[in-house]
Amino acid sequence: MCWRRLDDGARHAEVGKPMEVVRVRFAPSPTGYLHVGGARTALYNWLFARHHRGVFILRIEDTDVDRSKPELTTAILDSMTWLGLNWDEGPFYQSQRLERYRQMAAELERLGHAYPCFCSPEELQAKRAQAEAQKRPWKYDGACRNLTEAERARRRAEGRPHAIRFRVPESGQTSFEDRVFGLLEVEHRDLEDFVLLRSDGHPTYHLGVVADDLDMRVTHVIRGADHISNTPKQLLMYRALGAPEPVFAHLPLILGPDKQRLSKRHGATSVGAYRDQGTLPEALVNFLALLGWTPPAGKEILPLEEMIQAFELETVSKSNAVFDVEKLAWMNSEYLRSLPVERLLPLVEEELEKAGIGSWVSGVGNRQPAVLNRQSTEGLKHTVRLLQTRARTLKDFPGAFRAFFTDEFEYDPEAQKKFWKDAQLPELLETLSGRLARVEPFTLAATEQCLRGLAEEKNVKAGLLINATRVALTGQAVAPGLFEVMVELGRERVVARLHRAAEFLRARLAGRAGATP
RNA sequence: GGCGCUAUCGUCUAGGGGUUAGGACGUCAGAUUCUCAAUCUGAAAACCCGGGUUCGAUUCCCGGUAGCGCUACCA
Repeated sequence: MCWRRLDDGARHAEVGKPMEVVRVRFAPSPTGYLHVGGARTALYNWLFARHHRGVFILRIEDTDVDRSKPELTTAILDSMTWLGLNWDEGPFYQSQRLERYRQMAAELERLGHAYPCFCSPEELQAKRAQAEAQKRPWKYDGACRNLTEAERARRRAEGRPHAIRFRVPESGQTSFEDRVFGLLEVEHRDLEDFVLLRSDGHPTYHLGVVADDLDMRVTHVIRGADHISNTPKQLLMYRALGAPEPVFAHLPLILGPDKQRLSKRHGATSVGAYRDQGTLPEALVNFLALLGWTPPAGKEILPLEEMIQAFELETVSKSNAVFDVEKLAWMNSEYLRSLPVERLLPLVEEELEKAGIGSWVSGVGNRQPAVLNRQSTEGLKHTVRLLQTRARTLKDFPGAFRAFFTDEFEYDPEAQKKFWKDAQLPELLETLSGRLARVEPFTLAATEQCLRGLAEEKNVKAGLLINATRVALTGQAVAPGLFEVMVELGRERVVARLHRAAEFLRARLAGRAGATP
């Protein structure tokens, strides 16, 4: 088997330097949803692969039978796809390669680098607990390390279950050059004889990764810094097998605001949760990319192409980074604002549908939105364009902007408090409603003239009327320019809503008067 | 506890033996105005501590401290 493909001369593009196809992998375990930390690891792998025109492999590490769930694999794949992190090979499942791991364990045993261990988990746990109680450092004591062949045979004959452990040399050290962290080194005496194969025949992580990375001809292992201390163990395995070693690059961890490892306690941690909150995938990708890496030019909003072009492992930061939700929110609004309407529209439609606002009337062949007015797609596009600059997330459309899509909306209490204080309002709004009914044509200039005229006549500030009208039309204190809103909604709706607001206000006054003796 | 890694504004970071230590998010103030967002202007805000090397360290070295990681028949 050839580990690295160095086929023909065509690959020797650079003089004296054989060009090797870069092969990287992302290897999540289906014991949870895709965490943003995992997503960033996946992203960096993906960027590295694309930068080098290499291969990005997806592998599911489901060797922990108790904790792995197939649904989670699906969820992870969905999140990857949503983020746009397409893979070239896989997904491969470790659970389908068990035979291969047993083979490799046997091979290591044959070479004298591994041995069967008959200690039961209970025994080990007891020993560990005891050591801990006496505050002695614990490390596997090697009880089975030097059993004679006869002793092993006897235990096997007794039918005692056994695991396979790797035989770590008792002296010396293992070092490697990490592409992010530089030279890293550990003393063998600080390592224990770790388990390769569990007594149930399932591989542990160490066996699984090494076997797979070898078989899949992975050239660069890019993963979280929590694996730094595992690397020497794996290196020991490569060396024991006489196999070529991949390059290692470890990524700093992502922390919560309290500098603790990011977890559910901090709120949303999964990619899916951000999608559900109305985050755009390109915003999340951009944000994640900048968490631990800065492009040479220092640009913050970075198109994917530029990211691929500029990405280098060597410029990845070594220190952990706090996940700043505020900055992500800012970035999301940046992306939302600059997204072409053609792309934004379907996303908005989806949100409206989810919120039960746009029930879709399926026509012949194409779907027609049944929102406000039975707006045409063009109309909807116009509305979306109007609201786009003010949106923070996709959820704003069915949320704060609801009144643009349906007549069923409520008056925000805060908005009422702020702009519906003046006692003359019911009358003013009613009058305005009546006048707007006759304004011709119903344009930006004409509606503005009408409103300002009324304000002057009644000797009130235009702002008072404008703000009150905004609440009447949208239920919100925040919306686009009022006259744009009017034109957008159309005369009929504006007139009706003003009338409705006037009545609402009158009722509110009456209610109050009744409540106060 | 043992081993390892890391350390620049609140946060993400740039920088690097001599700098007014730069940018971004956030915060505050102002401009604009019909609200908000956007935009523009401005402000406050950082080199963990102690030694050493050096004419000079935030930068290099050592120690401390803190944080994080690993310390499983989890990954």
